Parts: sequence; C-alpha cells; structure tokens
Amino acid sequence: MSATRLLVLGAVLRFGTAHGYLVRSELVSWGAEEWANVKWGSLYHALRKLAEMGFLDSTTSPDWPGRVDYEITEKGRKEFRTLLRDALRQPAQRQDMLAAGLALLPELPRDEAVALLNERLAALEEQRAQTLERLDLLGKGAEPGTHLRELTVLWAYNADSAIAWTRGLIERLEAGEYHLADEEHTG
Amino acid sequence: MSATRLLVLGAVLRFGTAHGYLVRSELVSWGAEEWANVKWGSLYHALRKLAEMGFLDSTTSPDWPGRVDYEITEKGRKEFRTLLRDALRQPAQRQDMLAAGLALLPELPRDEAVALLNERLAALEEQRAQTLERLDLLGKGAEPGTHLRELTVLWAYNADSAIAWTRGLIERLEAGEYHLADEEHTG
DNA sequence: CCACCGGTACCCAAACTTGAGTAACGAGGG
DNA sequence: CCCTCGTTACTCAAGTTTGGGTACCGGTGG
Repeated sequence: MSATRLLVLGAVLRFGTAHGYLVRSELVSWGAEEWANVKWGSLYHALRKLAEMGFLDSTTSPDWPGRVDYEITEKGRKEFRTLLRDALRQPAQRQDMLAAGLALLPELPRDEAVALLNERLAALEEQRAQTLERLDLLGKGAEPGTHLRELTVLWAYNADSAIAWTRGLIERLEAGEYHLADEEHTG
Repeated sequence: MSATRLLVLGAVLRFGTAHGYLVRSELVSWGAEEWANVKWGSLYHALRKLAEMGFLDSTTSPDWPGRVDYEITEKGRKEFRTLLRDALRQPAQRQDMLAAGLALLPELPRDEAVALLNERLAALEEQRAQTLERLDLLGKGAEPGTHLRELTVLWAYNADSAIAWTRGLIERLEAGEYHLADEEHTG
C-alpha cells in the first residue's frame, strides 16, 4: 500500500545485510524525507514485518548490543522486483510510489526499465483520454456541484505533465544516460 | 495530517446535523473515493474523535436505534475554516488535501477564495523557482546517484502544471463562475 | 580522569486506518 | 404472512504510523 516496504527492501538489498539505522541513513542519502511519507519510527516496524513475512532474515548483531541485522532472502528479492515493477508501471495517484521506484531504478537492467516506463506512458495516455472525455460530458451542466468539474480539469493538467516527463525520461534512458544494473562501471 | 477531518467536518457542516452514514453518502456524492484516501471505516473513528475534541456534539438518535447524530459546534466551524483555508493556501505534496479543499470551496465567499488561491499561486511560483535553481546546481555531477535528478525534473513539470491550473481557476472565479457562499441562489 | 555532547541504534504507547463483519429495517414476491 | 434481498448504520480486531522517548558509545576539553 505505502512506499515503505519498497524503500526498506531496496535499501537492504543494496547492502545485502543491514540494520535499521543503516537503512535510515541510506534513505536520508536519497533525500527520501522530502518525497516519501516514511517516518523513522516506521522503519523498524517495517523491518520486523518483512522478516516475519520471510522477505528478510534477522539476526542479532555480534558487534553491537541490541542491534538487529537483516539479510534479504531470495523470496525478498522476488518481492522487491514485483514491488519495483509495479511502482514504475502503474500510474498511481500517489507520488511517493513513483519517487521510490525512481530512486531504485538502477536496480533494473536498462531495457526493462524502458519497457516498464513505456507501459506507464500507455496507461497515462489512456487516463488522459478518459479525463478529457469526462470533461466533455461534464461540460454542459450548471447545477450545484459544478465546481467539482475543476478537479477533472486539474487531472487533465497533471496527466499532461506526467506524460511529458515520462517521455523525456524514456528518451534519456534510451540515449544511455545514468548507470543501470546491467552495465559495467566505466568512469 | 490527512484530509479526513476536513471532509468529515465539511460534510457535517453542510447538514448542520448528520450521522455517519449520511456523511458517507455525501462524500460519495462528491466522488471522494476517487481522490481521498478515506475508507468508510475511518469515518466513524473521525466522527468520534472530532466529538471528543469538542468540534462536534454527539447525541444518540431518537429515530433509529444505535444511530448517533453529530452536530457541529461553534468551535467546529472555526476549525473547519482553518483547515479549509490551509488546504487551499498551502501547496502540499498531497493531492487529497487540495481536492478536499476544492470540494468545499463553495463554503467560502468568492473574494476570500480568490485571495487564498493567489496565496497558493505565489507559494507555487516560489517552489518552482527553487526547483529550477536546484536543477541548475545538480546539472553538472555525473557521480552515482545522478538519476535522482529526475525527481527534481518531475517536480519542475508538476509545478508548471499546478501553476497553470491555479491561474485558470482564479480567472474563472473572478469571471463569476460557480456558486459560492456569499451569493444568492439565482437560476 | 570525568563530564558532556553528538552520533548510533532502537522501542513503545497512542493514534489512526483498514476491511471484514454484524444487525436492523422495509419493500416486494409468492 | 413470511422469506429474501438490498439499504441503512455501525463495530471491532488487526495492522500501520507517529513522534517522543531510551540507552549506549566515543571523542574532547578541562
């Protein structure tokens, strides 16, 4: 439902093994406070829950008293892939999902990232078409409640800017910008 | 924090006295399922909480067994005003607040609505300027993590469309569209 | 040597959300 | 008259989020 799971799984995946505080500082380095509704108290709950569900293995740390280390499982990697793909593919109303997906984009090979964003683009265009059609239907009425039409107008604007941005990102990825999962580290 | 309080207070205000199910059907008539994260189970919690905080008076209904009627208090009207103004004035990351504010816009007199939207516009333009400046600073770096720059690009697009929409709405309100709080009911 | 302070690391109660469940009522068919 | 079915109306347990704690460690100045 929220982006927390995806972010936490993604952070643990980066390290292989991580504890709560490390996950937290990784999220800070992504600037996640600005765009994700993740308060630091929730991380520990999420870690425990993900462990309980079998996506992480938890062990009490040998180094620190009271610290818990989490290691991602094979099942966890699979779940991460699913969450990441859905976040990129589905144009949700919630921006935090997209932002989280974008932050973790480098975990995917380039062609897959492009394919998912093309799916997103198609869904956005479909949404835009439906919004415009609806706007047309609402065009006439002057009864009370008409001001709610403005919401649909807002969605139309938003759809346009989402489409433009997605197109641009796809182009930049196809042009070879950024460093994704399947590529060698070349300076 | 969420838009629930505003929506529930707004719905009760419309009726003067209302019970949970009536609030629910009012929200349905606004199409709130589409744009607000309000599940019907939360309404009853919100009503009880608002009553506990003195924004609503609750009485068990004489008509129906087990039904609870809520009446808005003077304190509740004040709180509603505050929440509504903030929802319109502050460009939050969360769209549900704006949508709720828009749905309840007719509770304000026209000149106040326009003034609040102008405040919003100014804040959006400020945000846009900061985003562009930041984009400029991020322009050079090619280190790992550069892909996060795309998030800032997205914000720039979003800011543009938010500004355009807000301008349009202000214009339409100034041109006398829609029926607001201070106006006689003229066919 | 010790007192303090900032960084590391996590816990927990209170609040909120979710979705499934319960139950009473009224209209309409047989 | 009774049975069913959709509407009205709310409850509750389980899950999640929040934000204010707690506690330990290491370095630094006196």
